[in-house]
Amino acid sequence: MPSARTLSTARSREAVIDAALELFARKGFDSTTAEEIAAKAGVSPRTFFRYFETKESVVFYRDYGFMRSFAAAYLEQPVATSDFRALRAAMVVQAQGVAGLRSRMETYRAAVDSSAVLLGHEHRHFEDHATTIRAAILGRRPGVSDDDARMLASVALALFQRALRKWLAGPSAAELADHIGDEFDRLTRLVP
Amino acid sequence: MPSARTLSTARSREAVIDAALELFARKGFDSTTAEEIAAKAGVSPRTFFRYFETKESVVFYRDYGFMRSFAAAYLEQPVATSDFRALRAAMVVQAQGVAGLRSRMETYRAAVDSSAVLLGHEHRHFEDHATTIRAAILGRRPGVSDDDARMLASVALALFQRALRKWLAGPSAAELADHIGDEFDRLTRLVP
DNA sequence: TGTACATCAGTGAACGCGCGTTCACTGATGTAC
DNA sequence: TGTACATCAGTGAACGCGCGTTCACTGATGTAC
Repeated sequence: MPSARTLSTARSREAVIDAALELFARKGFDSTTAEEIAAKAGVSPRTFFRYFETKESVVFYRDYGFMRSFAAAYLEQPVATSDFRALRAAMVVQAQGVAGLRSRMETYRAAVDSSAVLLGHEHRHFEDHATTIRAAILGRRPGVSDDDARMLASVALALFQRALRKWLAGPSAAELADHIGDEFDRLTRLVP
Repeated sequence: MPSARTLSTARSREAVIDAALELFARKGFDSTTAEEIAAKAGVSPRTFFRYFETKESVVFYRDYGFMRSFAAAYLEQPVATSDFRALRAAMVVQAQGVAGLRSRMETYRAAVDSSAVLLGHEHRHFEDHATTIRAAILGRRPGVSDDDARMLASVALALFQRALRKWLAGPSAAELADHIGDEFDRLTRLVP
């Protein structure tokens, strides 16, 4: 049972994150100061750095537990399915969880794209995600070589990322799941 | 015929680039100040910012004309070859040009990897490169859809990048061209 | 070849700016009894 | 339920630091004649 103190802190922190992402998306990360964010969120400038170590870290504070649920979905795929097809299926399943966050994703995407330093951080997070996916691949079929698992993980993440961008750029009626399936299928068609 | 003035400037600029990359690779981008770079290169701190607009830009000043020569090599591939195989072949050809720069590439790689902001800039440059490769793909076979060309370009670049990293991490006797071929072949094997 | 002037690379010093830290304090929430 | 004390979130003020800019100058290289 979280105390009133804890709840208030959490609400305040959320307000800071929302303010920061909105400003980053609209004005760009580099043109937004910590002071502006604090003002918009209704806290003192000093408080911003109590909540977050750096200006960057506020962007990546929310997690959504995406990777954890991805691993679970992946391990449910029938063993007879190839790694690539299993990745495709699990990614399509993940689309359900993301579909409701479109507006939030748009803001996040615009914020990150506005700054090289944020792109770099996201890139590093991808490395972590790739490592998680690699572990899931090896968990489902221990026979896969480490190199192969790493490549599959990177490719699957890249395809998901491409699909996400297309979804955000396109009409809101379109389904993320369709974009994901399309990306995987397109690669299959193009590779040989 | 470049004047003595121009030559001296160019030599001085090269000294700054070498000093900067070495320091970034060894101490990390964020822990290296413009003042240190200037001191190591034997120029005044003020001069650093005469040569380069920002501390970041010094890392990406050298170009090597990689993309231009890639497009040329790509367009020489027989039309009967699939896009993917043509990309593979052209990337392998490019390996020749890069192989002699191993030591320089190691320093560059370590420098960029040391900092989120540099990773982000590199990421943006990749977008530009992907656009160039996409144009080459469409130039060789106008029938390819734009989406397909973009995906192929991204995938080829990613595979090249993976191969480059493996080459730099492995024994110096190994050939970059072999790594590149291996990456493309591995993807072919893993996709279906 | 030599002189007079123009140009321009390089520099020093001082400054603005925003991130992130340090120190000292206040006032609200939580706990002990 | 009420009082006394402890804890801790939030804040203000001042500061250090490094990037990048502005202004004013020097001295070397280049050009005109």
